[in-house]
Formats: sequence, structure tokens, C-alpha cells
Amino acid sequence: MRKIAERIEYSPTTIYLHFKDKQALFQELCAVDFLAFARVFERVLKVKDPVERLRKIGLTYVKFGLEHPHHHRLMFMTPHTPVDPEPGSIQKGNPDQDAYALLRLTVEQALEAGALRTDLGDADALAQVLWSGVHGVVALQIAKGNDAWIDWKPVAKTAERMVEAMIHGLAAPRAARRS
Amino acid sequence: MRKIAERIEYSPTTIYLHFKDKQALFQELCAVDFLAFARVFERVLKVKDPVERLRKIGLTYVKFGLEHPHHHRLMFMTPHTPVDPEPGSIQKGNPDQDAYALLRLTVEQALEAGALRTDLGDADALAQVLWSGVHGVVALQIAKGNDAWIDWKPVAKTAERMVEAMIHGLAAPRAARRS
DNA sequence: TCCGATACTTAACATTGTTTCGTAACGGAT
DNA sequence: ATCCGTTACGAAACAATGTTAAGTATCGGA
Repeated sequence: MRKIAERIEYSPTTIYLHFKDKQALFQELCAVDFLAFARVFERVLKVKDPVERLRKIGLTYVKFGLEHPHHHRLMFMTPHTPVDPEPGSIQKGNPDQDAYALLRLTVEQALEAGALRTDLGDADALAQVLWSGVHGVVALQIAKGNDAWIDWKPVAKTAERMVEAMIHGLAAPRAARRS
Repeated sequence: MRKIAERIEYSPTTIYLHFKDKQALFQELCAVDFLAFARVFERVLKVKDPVERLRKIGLTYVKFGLEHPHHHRLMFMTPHTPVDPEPGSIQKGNPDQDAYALLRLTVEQALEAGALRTDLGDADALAQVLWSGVHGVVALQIAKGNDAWIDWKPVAKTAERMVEAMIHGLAAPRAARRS
């Protein structure tokens, strides 16, 4: 707080005129981050093939997390109080503002195209697996990437392997694929 | 610190006779946790088939994280200062005390058995992908599991799907399998 | 001119990690 | 028995940080 105040050249107390407390401020910051986050995914829309788009989404997620580790930590590695009271600025379910909705939608399209296995669950189930996979790559890198205990492979490589493994693992067997 | 002091019925100062500072205390706690963590994996040794063991390792990782979320957070979601000065209590590379070594070893065995793809990297590469995958499931659950924004599937299910997808995605194609 | 709202700050308070200093207890050497 | 050093501990104080209470300056309108 005091650091922030100094940075914006105001007194610490002034911040409390705009935000109830530290948590409220971070929540707002988080909302802004989520919008920026969603905007990053606008570009993947130009990839038309659903499966290729899933690959792109995964790699984009990792790229964002690695380029903005602090934001990633705030958004995805820090529990926030039940974030109920703010359906304000960002729209759930709208793929333009809600990146999860975009992921889910793309999984749905891939399912409809018969490109993904149907025996593991619905679109939400597969979306959450994919999300978890790429999230793990970023989260481990951020939290333990500097830990000399492990002989880490380059994160970018791990991300590629992760996406390849998951997509391949979730892909419908050729027998069940309709052209 | 004061809470801890109260809990152990000593004065806060006394803690500093045993630990340099809060960080040192947490580091020690972390080391203890890692030993307990490794002990959990002793039981997977009875699974002889390397690939099945990898499945078991993954599910065990998730189980541990969900049963001890605070410890998981401390161990895998919190960056610690370069942990160099303590090759003391825990042995790197010994599968009995170092769970990553066990994972890596099992991947090696699976590779030797011709059960895993060889085009994605060596044992470390595959081990890190597998670790990241299951870690992502736990980490997302801990950090965002209470977030109503997402319609979460049950974590246990997601974990199973994750393991299934990764193992299947990393498995050697039947044509390349020997035996 | 007065008034109230607006925007901001200074000072103080509570909590928490940490350091300084003092003290009680104990074991051995004289 | 006395002295002394070590060990184990705590009370008080300090520093940093989130937060609140109270006060001040400015400005637009009645």
C-alpha cells in the first residue's frame, strides 16, 4: 500500500478513498488483468481448425503466464474471496471477454467435428483438463523454476510437449473420426 | 510467528533461538514436508508395470495435494529463496526420499520397456510434463476451486482424465511398441 | 459571504516480523 | 560454598505495513 502510494505520488490514505481496502484494490486489478488476458486470446480466433486452435490457446496461455508472472500469480495462483459482488465489467460466457468460455467453445467445436474423444466427459471436462495441463507448466515454472533441485527443461519445450501430449491423448481414435 | 509462539507456548523470541528467521523456519518445515511427501510414494513401488505406476504416481500426487492443500501450497506454489544451503536431511536422486527421482526413474523404465514415445524428449522431459499436468489439477483446485466463475467438474474426475489423457498422449504408438 | 462537497494529508493505531537486553537456572572448576 | 560461563528463555522495544480518525485546503454555487 505505502509502496503503491509512493509510486502514484499520493499519500497511502488516499487509496482508501477509491478502494475499500487492499483486497478490493487487488480484486479490481485482477478484473482488469482478466480483460487484458481475454484480449490476448482474440488472435487465436483466426485459427479455424478447432484442434489447432486448442493448441494455440494452450501455448498462448503459457506465453502470457511467463511474460506476466506476477499477474498470473494474482489471477491464477492466489485465492480471492468469493468474487460474487462484481458481475460488472466482465461478462461470463462471452468468449470475447471470458477466456474460459473461448476454450470451452473451441472444445465444443472440436467435439462436434468428431476430433476429440467423447468417453472422457463433456466440453467442460475436457476444457478443464486442458487448462490444468498448461496451467501446471506455468505454475511450476513460476514457483519452482529457480529451484536447483530439478534439472529443468526449457519451459517453452515443456509447454509444447504438454500441448502435444494432451491433444494427442484427447484426440478421437482414427476409427471413430468422421473425416 | 506470534501465533506459532502461542501455539507452542513459548515466547516469540524463543523461536529465533532455533531458526534464523521466518523463512528459515518455513524452509525447515518444507524439508520435513518433502520427506513425508516422498514417503507417500513408497506404496506405488508395488505397482510393477511402469506405465501403471506412472498413473498411480499422478493420482497419488493429486491426492496428497488435495489432502494437504497448505503443505502443497508451501511446497509447490511458493517460491523459496535459492535453497542451496541444505543438502542435509534429504537426498536428491534417491527415489526413497526424492519423489521426482522416483517419477524420473519410472519414466526411464517405461521408456526402456518401449511403452512411451521417444520423439518428445528424454526421461526428464516426459517426467516434467507429467508432473506439470497433475500439478495443474491440484494448483487450479487450490487457487480457484471456490471460484464460482467456472462450473468445476469434480477434481477427482479431472485428475483421472488428466492422467488418462497424458499417459495416452505419451504412449508409444502400437507400431513402435516392442513385446 | 457562507456553505457544503471534494480531494487530499498528517498523525495515530494495530498487527506482525525481528532485535536488544536482561535474567533465571544449571553444571562444573576452584 | 563460591564463582563463572553456558544455556534457555522472556519482556520490551523497534520497524514495516495495513488501516482509521481527524483535520485542512480548495472550489463551485446559493
